[in-house]
Amino acid sequence: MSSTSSGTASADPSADRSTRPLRLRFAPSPTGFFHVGGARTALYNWAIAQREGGTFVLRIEDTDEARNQPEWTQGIIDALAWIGIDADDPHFEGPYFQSTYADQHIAAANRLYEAGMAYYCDLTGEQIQERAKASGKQGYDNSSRDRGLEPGPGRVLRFRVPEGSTVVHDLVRGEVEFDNANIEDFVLLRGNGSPMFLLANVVDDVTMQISHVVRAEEHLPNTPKQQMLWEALGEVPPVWAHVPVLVNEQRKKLSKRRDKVAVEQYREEGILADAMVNYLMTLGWAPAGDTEIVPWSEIVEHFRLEDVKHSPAFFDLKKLSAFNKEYIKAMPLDDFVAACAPYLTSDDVPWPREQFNPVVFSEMAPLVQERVGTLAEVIGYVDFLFLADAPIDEAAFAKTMAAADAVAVLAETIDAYETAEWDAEALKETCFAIGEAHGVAKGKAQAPIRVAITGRTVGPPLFEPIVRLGREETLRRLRSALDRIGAPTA
RNA sequence: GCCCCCAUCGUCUAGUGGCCUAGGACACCACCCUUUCAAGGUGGCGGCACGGGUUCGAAUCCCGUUGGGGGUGCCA
Repeated sequence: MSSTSSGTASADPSADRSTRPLRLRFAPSPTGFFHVGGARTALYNWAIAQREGGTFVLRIEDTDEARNQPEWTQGIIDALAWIGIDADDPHFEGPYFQSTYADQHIAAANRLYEAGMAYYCDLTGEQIQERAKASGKQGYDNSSRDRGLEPGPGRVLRFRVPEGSTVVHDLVRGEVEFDNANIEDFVLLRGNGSPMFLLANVVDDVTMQISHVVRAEEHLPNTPKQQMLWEALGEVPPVWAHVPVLVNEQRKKLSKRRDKVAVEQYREEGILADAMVNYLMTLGWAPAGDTEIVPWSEIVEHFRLEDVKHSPAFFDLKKLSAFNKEYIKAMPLDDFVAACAPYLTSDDVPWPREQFNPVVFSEMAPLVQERVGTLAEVIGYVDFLFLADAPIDEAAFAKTMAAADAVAVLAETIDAYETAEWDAEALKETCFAIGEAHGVAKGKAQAPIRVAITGRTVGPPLFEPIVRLGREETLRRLRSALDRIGAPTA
């Protein structure tokens, strides 16, 4: 029962566990939106469950009543579904809610108390601090251990940490040894009788017959405590695997307050689920070969916890965007058009909703698809087609029109377009010919036209959209630009 | 403070003692292509934290130093 390093129970847990069904779990607490770090942990669990024919158990750890918000639970389920962890998949089990198992947690705590492995303590936080200050040592000093306190209001139940040391066998980190002397007698039951995370988590894992606990590295210091609990409960501990945390540019753990960590937010911006999944999997692990962009099926086939890196990984928006761009370009055109639809018909689109023309967008889609990094960026590439006027970027406009011969090219193009054949190739050649007459290169020649029509200096190829806009509207915008040049800037 | 983890280009990584004058990707720079922007092509910049060992041989093994991170709650 003791957790000494020579104990048989902790010598090789995987040996025993391997004979049991593979059951993994993902146990988020519903205290906010879904965190990208959580998404990666879930994906790691999911990949293993899928390949090995195991079960992925979703357990919502909602025991912190003060912070628990029911609506976050659905958010977790939706976010999981988005990254491919589908509640209807045969490998999926749950969700279970930890709060519904409180009786079991308390019963387990009572068993520990009756067996003498836990005891009651009436020290308040202030008292603990005072004692710590006096002794010069931090934390609770186990001083209630042998006071033989009975259960009572305000009294917490503490686990009696045994002598010796605890060796955690971790799939990614190897053996990690903790001296039990450094582990204080931690709280199992609060003063109000409710169970704490450490206990609830273990009791649920035991009940749900979890064989592998794959979670973030921040839980590693909890692991010896939990392993002692497993053993105290007469159970063989699971296989542990602590994966490195995700960090920001300051190398700090990604936090909800400082960093952009909400999976939902990336989804709203038009990051594709496949891109997010693929990118997340490359943080701490890499597919074999020189390619990082690989389908989920390949990841499932090759992912191994033993290959996961030991050091934290920076969550790099630029690289995520690069992955997303690749995934967008690889989409069949129809899928791309369909994926863009929600963005183009949302409430926060810049044009009047009735002005949106899906046919026009479909025509422009191939030109846009190879340029955008996210789906939300599509709006900025086609807005000029659905707006009453070109969305003029004043700085870009002024700079472009100030260029030598820009105004002349614009004026002459207007004349030419009044009678030109209305076809992209003809329009293009007309514009370039005028430019050439002024000794202006193609890039310079199209610039004033582009800024007059689209309002910007960058965008999709110019002449195809002009054809679509029609002669009348094109001429109107071109003339309006000419007028604007004379007008004083606001 | 104490406990634990970690350490290859700016970033994500490949590398498990000789194939490494360290490979790929993102980012960045240059050139080519090009109606802008992208895309594509070519090339470039850039790294084994440091110091000791072990070994015929070390990015790879050991020890130490330094540096980072995590934990240290009647949160999860």
